[in-house]
Amino acid sequence: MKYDFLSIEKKWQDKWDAAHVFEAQDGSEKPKFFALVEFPYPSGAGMHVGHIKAYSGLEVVSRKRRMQGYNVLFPIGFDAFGLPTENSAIKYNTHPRILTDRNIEKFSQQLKRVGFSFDWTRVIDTTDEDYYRWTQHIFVEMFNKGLAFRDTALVNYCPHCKVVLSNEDSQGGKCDICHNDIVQKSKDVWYLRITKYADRLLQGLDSVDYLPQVKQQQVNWIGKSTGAFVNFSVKGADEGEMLRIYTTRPDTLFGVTFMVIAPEHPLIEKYRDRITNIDALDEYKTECAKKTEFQRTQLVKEKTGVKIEGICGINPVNGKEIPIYTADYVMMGYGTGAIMAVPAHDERDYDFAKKFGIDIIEVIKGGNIEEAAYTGDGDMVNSDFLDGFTNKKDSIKRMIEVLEEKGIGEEGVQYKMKDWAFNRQRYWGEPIPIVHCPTCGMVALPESELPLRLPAVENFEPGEGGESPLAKIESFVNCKCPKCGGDAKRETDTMPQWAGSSWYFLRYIDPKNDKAIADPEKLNYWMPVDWYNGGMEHVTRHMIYSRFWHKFLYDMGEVNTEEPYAKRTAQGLILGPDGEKMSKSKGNVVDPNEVVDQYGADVLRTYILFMGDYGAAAPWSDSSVKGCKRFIERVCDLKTIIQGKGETEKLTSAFHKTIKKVSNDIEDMKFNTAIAAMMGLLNEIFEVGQLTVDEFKIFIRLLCPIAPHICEELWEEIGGNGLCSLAEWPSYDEAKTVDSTVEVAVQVNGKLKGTVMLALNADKDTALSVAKADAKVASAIEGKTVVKEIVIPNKIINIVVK
RNA sequence: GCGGAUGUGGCGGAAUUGGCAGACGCGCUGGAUUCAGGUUCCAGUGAAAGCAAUUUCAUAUGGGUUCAAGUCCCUUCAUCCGCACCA
Repeated sequence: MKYDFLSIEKKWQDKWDAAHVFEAQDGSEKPKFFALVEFPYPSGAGMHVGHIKAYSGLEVVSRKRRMQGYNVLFPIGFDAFGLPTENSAIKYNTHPRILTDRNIEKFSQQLKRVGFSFDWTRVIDTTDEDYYRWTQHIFVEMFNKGLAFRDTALVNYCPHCKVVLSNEDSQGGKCDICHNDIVQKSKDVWYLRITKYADRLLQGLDSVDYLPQVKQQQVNWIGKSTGAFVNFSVKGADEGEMLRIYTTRPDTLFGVTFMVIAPEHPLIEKYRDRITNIDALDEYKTECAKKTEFQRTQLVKEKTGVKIEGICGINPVNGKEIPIYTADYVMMGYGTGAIMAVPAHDERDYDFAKKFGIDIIEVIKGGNIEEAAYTGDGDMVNSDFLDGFTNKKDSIKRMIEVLEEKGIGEEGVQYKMKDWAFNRQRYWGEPIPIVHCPTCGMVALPESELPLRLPAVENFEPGEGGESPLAKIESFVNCKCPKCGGDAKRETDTMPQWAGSSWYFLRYIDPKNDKAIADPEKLNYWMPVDWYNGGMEHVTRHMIYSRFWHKFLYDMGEVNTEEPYAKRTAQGLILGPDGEKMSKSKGNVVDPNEVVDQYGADVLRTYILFMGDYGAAAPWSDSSVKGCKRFIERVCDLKTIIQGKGETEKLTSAFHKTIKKVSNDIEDMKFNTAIAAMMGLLNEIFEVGQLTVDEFKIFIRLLCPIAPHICEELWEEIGGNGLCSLAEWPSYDEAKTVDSTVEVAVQVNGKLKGTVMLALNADKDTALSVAKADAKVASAIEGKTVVKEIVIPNKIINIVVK
């Protein structure tokens, strides 16, 4: 049967809308289910099939949960601040507000066409001043608690985008937005002290149900290492001058033959008068500064460096004098910017020592230090009081005890994660609500002055020096200090794109509240997010940032849970038909609108979920879409064979099995096998050639979360009560999912010889005698001695003969 | 380099967690319907051999454990994704 999907789909979308079926109820007695998907950035290009896949997973789970009686909150919104819109604004000379509204409208239309069961009464837009008023509120709280601060630092600067980027946004020395090389620049920037929460962000992972790879990436990102700080006194420097280093292997202290400090290390500046080769050091530093991050981390890590003449370190455990080098393999940004080098047991130190002809002293046995650094475990040697220690845990512990006793070092922890560079010199972002007062310093705006609105500007281009377009608006910049009332100037930088998305899920709970982020009672009811699904690309940045904000809000008493997301899963990419990542330049992008035009939303939804493992990447295939279209059409054809003759035994058991499988598979996000099971059932029904109205209704309800429009239409035609989307989810009888007789495979010496039909749970003797009666089995064992007989009930029989 | 994952027909992918490999879908082959294309329906479809029943081989690679391995252990290779001189 052909069906007019375009009018059917529109009809039901309108009916759902009119009946408010997908609106979440506050304060309901029902169990709640808060399903969250990553809200889109409304780009000018419109939606992508990837968006549809990202939302389809929890869409199906949400629809099923509603049918199971849950009060479901499945919201959507728009993360609309950001550079692409601002760049379009410059290009087309149109205000980003206008572009954003236009794009949001477009996205909303597309989402509605696919029939997603979002609660459209709770839509949020991060660029709405009623929304960013609360983003600013959180920033002010952080500022007042000392978690937002300003510092001059070497920052990652993108000359193309003219913005400072966080470490996270400049991985591999490339700008995350335009992919051009970034440069290091000294600038005054805002930071959020996320490092203060590093340990809690790590520990919190124990209490949540995230995909293992999601957890692993976050653990790696936080990058906790434990070790020790050790203070080396410096000969030739002032009395009491200490060169402080961080090491994970303090127990190798007796193997130290040199030290290395980063080229930017302050020790060099401090003692430039006493260092006899300062010119060479200056030259080296300049050379290093010229290298891009990419060059500095090139695959071939040829070590470079310069020995510092005039000062040297003293090994605190044995008093030996050791040379100090500067080299760019040591970075100022990690640890103390200085290391003790143990070439015998560290590959980098080994390479450096070989190149510069420095001694190599073995302190851990097990390798051959003539040939390579030995980084494995082994007995300690040449190490005084550590000699004879056989285990690294013990030797580290002992050394730390000694260091602490003597006051020359202590146990310490380091994180790879750095504080979050939190400002951009751009227009289309949340203004940072801070005033610079000549007398009071930096002052946060009081709550009553929030929101601090973005002023109208003529020109969105950032200034040449990289300052924000807001800096040119005098009426915005000049203001009174909220504290002393004197003349002051506003901060002109804006927040990065990640700000608005760091707390958005909270706003869905109470999107119109003008007194608080959300009403505490409602927060209490809805939080935490029960299930969050999104892309792997957001696992380290967005998720860590938002967990950090949430923990801060928890500490402030503004939210009731320490972790925002109870469960996190991720969908895989949809690749182009050529198997490559979809991109405009490759011309392999599939437009969801075109698919809906041609096949309808139900077919699009079914295909996207049927493509393969939801968590894995899979290429788009136009011909496979047709297979799903056939499936939907064949479901419509079921109507023609409905009969009142009563149930057939074969189908009854098939239905119970399918209900069980579909119910479980949806919860496990195994949508492909859920659909396959329904296809299988459909085939069986056509083989039997008849089914009852009740069976048909079960089928329609099982399919409803996946292809809701056609199911509503069929439900109506068959005289179902109310809306199919609100009908009760079918239940199954476990006893009816198992057959009374089972087909059991019979093997002889592990080779399949045939199958026999046995009663369920038939005993071993019966099973064997039936098996041996099989002609093929009998001939295979004839004249041989039976060595062993294995019977796994309902599964397999294996007869071992000789 | 480190960490994680993946590897199954022509293709996308299944496999109740050690028990009949290839469910379901696409594609393909043959047939029916059709003026024809499309659609729909029926049958077939991992490879090789055979008229056949059947036999042999087959889950990247090589080995191992087991009555039994896609699944567990070890080796090698390939692809993808993170991180990357993190001391």
